[in-house]
Amino acid sequence: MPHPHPPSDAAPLAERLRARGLRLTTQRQRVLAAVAALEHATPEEIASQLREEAGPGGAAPDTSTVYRNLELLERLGLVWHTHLGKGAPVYHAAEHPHLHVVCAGCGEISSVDPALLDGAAERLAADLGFQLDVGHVALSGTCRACRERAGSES
Amino acid sequence: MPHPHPPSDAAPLAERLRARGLRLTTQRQRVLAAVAALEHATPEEIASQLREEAGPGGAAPDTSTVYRNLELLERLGLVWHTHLGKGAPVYHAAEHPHLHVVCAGCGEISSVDPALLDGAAERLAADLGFQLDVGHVALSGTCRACRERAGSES
DNA sequence: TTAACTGCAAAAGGTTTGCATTGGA
DNA sequence: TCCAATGCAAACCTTTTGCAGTTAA
Repeated sequence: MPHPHPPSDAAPLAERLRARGLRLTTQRQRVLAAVAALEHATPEEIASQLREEAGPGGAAPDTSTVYRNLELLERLGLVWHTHLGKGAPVYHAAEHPHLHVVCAGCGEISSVDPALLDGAAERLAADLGFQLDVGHVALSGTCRACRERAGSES
Repeated sequence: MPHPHPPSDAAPLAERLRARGLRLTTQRQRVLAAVAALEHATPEEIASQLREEAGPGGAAPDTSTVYRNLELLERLGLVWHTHLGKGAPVYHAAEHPHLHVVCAGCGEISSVDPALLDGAAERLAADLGFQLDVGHVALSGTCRACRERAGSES
């Protein structure tokens, strides 16, 4: 993951910020880039990744800035977050939406095709008028490895 | 919600505790009863419900006891928790499993038939060997009211 | 220039832990 | 009796907030 913050990501960010009268800062670009690079990262992981990129002596965005910007980027529609387990939420870039599947046993995260929930989404829309937001959904359960492990114990 | 802690709930609890050499305490019975009565309650809500039940002068379980027992009850398979939004997790009784649908706009929680995800569960099992745990799933999106509200603004 | 943004530090919220005491089996 | 469980208080971790200094536009 060598590329710190590809300029290609800056374009839609700059546009959306300008449209709202907000400012393009290096911190915002870096946070967005880190989210895209890390996939499934918690705010803390994002902050520490930025610290690492900055290196000793370099200035990384403050933790509070990371939080504020994650919230902003989400409002701008550039990132999404999901709650996978008990702990912190994880953020991922909004492009190429995918569905998260988490194993409650080992914590492993898989990404699956959002189309998996098309049927359920239709039914919710028809029955409740509820619009399912697939990007925010996390499915939890037990992966094959953990099931086998549990089976051989007890 | 008049019944503080129906004795009917105590039976499976006592059994499962005894099977593991653990003890049946009044605190455990109360926590379990509160989870069942409140539905979708956070640990904090459960603790404060218990304080209310105890009344002034009465002794309610300490917050740490509530946490410890929620964890235990979950290990015993009597309650489940789900993360609905950013805040605290919510607990519900493990009997009559249901699926949570949360509106990201207003926070309203609906319960829907777990069968909604049968198709998705089958596919996950077939493709990944992943066993979907429907009780832990929370679907987020936007309810009809919030969609209409958003549409009439901006 | 000027208001949005950041960094810092302190506060808040939720959860966990250590330890002496209590109480179920 | 004996050890699991509780209560209490302090610690912890993550997230939020107030404010003065900084910086994009």
